[in-house]
Amino acid sequence: MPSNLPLSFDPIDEARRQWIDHGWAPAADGMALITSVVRVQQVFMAQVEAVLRPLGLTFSRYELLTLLLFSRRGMLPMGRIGARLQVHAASITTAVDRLESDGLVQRQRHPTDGRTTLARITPAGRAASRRATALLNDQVFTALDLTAAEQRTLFNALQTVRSRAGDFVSDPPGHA
Amino acid sequence: MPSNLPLSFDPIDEARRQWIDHGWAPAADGMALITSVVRVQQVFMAQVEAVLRPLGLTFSRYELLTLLLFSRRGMLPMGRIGARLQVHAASITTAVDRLESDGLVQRQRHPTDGRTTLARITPAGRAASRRATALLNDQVFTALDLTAAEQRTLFNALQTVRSRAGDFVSDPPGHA
DNA sequence: ACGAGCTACTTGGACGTCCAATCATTTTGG
DNA sequence: CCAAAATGATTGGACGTCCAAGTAGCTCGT
Repeated sequence: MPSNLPLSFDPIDEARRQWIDHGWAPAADGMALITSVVRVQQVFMAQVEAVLRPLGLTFSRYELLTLLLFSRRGMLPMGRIGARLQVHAASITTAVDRLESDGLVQRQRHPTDGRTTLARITPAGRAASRRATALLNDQVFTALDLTAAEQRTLFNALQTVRSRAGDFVSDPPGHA
Repeated sequence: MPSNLPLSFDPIDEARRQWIDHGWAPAADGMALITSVVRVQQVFMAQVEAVLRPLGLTFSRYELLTLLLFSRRGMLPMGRIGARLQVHAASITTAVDRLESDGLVQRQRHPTDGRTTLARITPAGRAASRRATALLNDQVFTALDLTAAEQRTLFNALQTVRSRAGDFVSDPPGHA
């Protein structure tokens, strides 16, 4: 949170107004929506990283660690990690670099495919993931200042966007 | 877009399931919501930046440029830019650095307050902003693959989040 | 009117993201 | 069976974000 004082008006509503005034009304809602998503992501990330910082983790590293924790053998090929976390392969490489230097993960060659590298979570990594999850659950995920209904509405709408963006195929079991 | 193939399942629904299986059901929805926002932001940003890249702009620089374009005198103090765009002052400094070296913006001392620096948009900057807006309106903002109702639902839900996060005070005129 | 404190901006450092290029290995196809 | 194409990971470069620290310049209170 860039520690700015709150404005006395919604800056995104203001931008929307500008769009309409300039004759771009058809695009105003789309502009406002995208800008909103960008901003809300910043807000949420700031909350999450504030909790993780004392643990020496970032959200991406936390996500990677937890994905490994939940995997059957505690290890996954780098490529599959990227697919699940939906980030570029290069990001996985550097994230694993850091996690490895912190002793939370270990690289391991794939037994049969020489191209593939496996990332394996260490006992320290498991402990770190559990500790972080406990804090996040307690201080962020269950403390969102949104009603259950609001959360569902938002989640479902976002799922529609993700689905249409091609993140995954069909299978929209919704929420409950 | 990290060019990953689509998964055959929703990775966020999968994570939600894991949360519930591990006894963290109360936090599952919050976790899924935050993860969704992060992902949708990536999706939108990828679309936006794909359009802006050929113009030599990024979304942040575009936002800054357009904010100046819409300002009364075509110039604003760096600090006010940060407040409106809701990003850290340091980010404004580097953004203006780059815009300035591209000739789209010019720094200018404040006439009465020696601490303040003004960023002023140049004619080239105005042209760049207009060109970028035309492309974004056409290729992204009006092409979102969401119904008007879906956009409104999403926007309003996000506005609630922003408001409660203290981005701005009261004044929730909603949408229409 | 002068020093303390606040405000505005800049710098340097740590990370994260993506892209483009590169290297090694595995597959494939003629 | 070997060359060509595909795949997996890494590296280097460009940017963006934030934080923390540092430097001016303004304001205020005693």
